Amino acid sequence: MKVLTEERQQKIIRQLNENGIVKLQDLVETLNCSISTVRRDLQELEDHGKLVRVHGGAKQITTLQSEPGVLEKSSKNVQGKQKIAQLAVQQIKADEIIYLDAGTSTEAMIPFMTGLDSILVVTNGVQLASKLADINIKTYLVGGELKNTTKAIIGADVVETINNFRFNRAFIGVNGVHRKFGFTTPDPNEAAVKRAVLKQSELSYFLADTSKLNEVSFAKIAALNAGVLLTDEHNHETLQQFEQAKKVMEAKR
Amino acid sequence: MKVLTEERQQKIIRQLNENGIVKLQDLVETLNCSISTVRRDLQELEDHGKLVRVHGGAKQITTLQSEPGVLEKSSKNVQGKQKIAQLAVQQIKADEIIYLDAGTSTEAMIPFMTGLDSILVVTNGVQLASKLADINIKTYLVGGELKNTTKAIIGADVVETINNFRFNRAFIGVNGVHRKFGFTTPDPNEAAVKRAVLKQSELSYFLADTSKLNEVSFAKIAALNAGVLLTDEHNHETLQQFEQAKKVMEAKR
DNA sequence: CCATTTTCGTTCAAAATCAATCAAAAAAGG
DNA sequence: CCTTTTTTGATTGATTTTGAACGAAAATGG
Repeated sequence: MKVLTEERQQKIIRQLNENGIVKLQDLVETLNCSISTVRRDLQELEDHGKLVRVHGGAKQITTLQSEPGVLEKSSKNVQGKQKIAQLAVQQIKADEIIYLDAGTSTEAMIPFMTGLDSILVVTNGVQLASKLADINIKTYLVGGELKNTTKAIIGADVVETINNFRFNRAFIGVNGVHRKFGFTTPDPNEAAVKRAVLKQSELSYFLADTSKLNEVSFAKIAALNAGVLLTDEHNHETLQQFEQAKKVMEAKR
Repeated sequence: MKVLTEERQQKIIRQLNENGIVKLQDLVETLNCSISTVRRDLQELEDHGKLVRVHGGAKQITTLQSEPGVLEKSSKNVQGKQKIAQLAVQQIKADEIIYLDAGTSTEAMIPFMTGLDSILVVTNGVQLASKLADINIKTYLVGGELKNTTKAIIGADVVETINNFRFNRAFIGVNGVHRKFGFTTPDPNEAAVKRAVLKQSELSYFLADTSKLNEVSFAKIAALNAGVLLTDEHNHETLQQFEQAKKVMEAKR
């Protein structure tokens, strides 16, 4: 036997990752073996969930980790979240130290961050830290007690840790944005963490999709002028209202 | 000719690290020995968890998380890991403060920990923290830089944090257990963390399946008498050797 | 719609590889 | 030097892998 089963199958997977799809006949030539053997390899790889067989070849399995597919459909403003995330990542420059708040809005930023070199990201989100490490970004996870519902680390320890840091930019998710009540979130402890971050960051961004606009949650994080609001560009009137409110506040100051 | 055996096996490992896969026939030519000898070497290396044998040769052991389903089949000492994990969890009493080292051995403990009420678990493993939170165990994740290969948090910050804590029991995974060299692990930074934990814990357990026995990795954590060795109960002679070694050490002291 | 072509799944025999065993060679230890 | 243990290479039958053949199923093209 000239080539090992394992070796052939690795080649198939490699070819699949490049093109997304492979033809059976091409594989026969590339791998230098009979069509039966290729068939068997594809079968086996499919059984192991490594690919999906189609007529005449096979295609990549598009699972994108876990099942956000189901989640994406149920939550309606995913597109908005994606746009906001992309917008947010565009703000980041090389060599900067970034804080990423735990939450789905900030988590959406990570796929756009691949290749952003020589930045350091500090976060209190366990999921986020894991994903960041996956795309080879230098990641610092703050320590403390783990909140099991949101997989975020919160508490006094976190505030203390953050007070020892200094960030170039901070990206913070919020549940409510209101002209009068400012930025709000349900959990007071989380609000405290977010406030600590604000204090230590040169520039802060608040991520909120349109569903959060004009909403008020329980715990106040900060007033509107504490940072830049990132949102999808609908509701121009509302945004202008916010801008006006900010100007008024700054005039008062 | 014991030296030659080792030499051959080192060559096999080296060739494996270059190509990711080796063919039996190629090895016969490279190593200038019979096919039977190569077979025996591969068998031995597989028993020690250095590679995975496939038809016609052998492939590198791929740690990349993939599905544990595939891994479970190829790696045979999963049962051992499970037994060790169960044994370890049985040690834990109510109201205790536990440290769980990052790693697969300790991660295996988590499923057995459901229902263990009013304990606090401190860990430097991101995956572990996430799973612990899932089963509603109070979890504290130490902060610091994330190592992207093992998803463990390591470095000076971790040592400093741990020095402020006190544990009732600590469970530590090791890569090598040796009569003379004690407990060892590949990464010196991880070794430093493990040492710090040892210092702060009333009682420490080292988790090692049989494949780790009589092995020596790079960085030393501690001598054999630093804690209790948990392993599956095969290799009685080896275990007795370890016990004897410990007694000798304590006599000397 | 049907006819043609391509691809698929199954079966089978040949070839390659494997695990187990055994005796010779080499090494170790007195 | 001789005995014991370890390592090695060869042999055997069992297992796995491979390529080819053939009817069934699916795509293609009028």
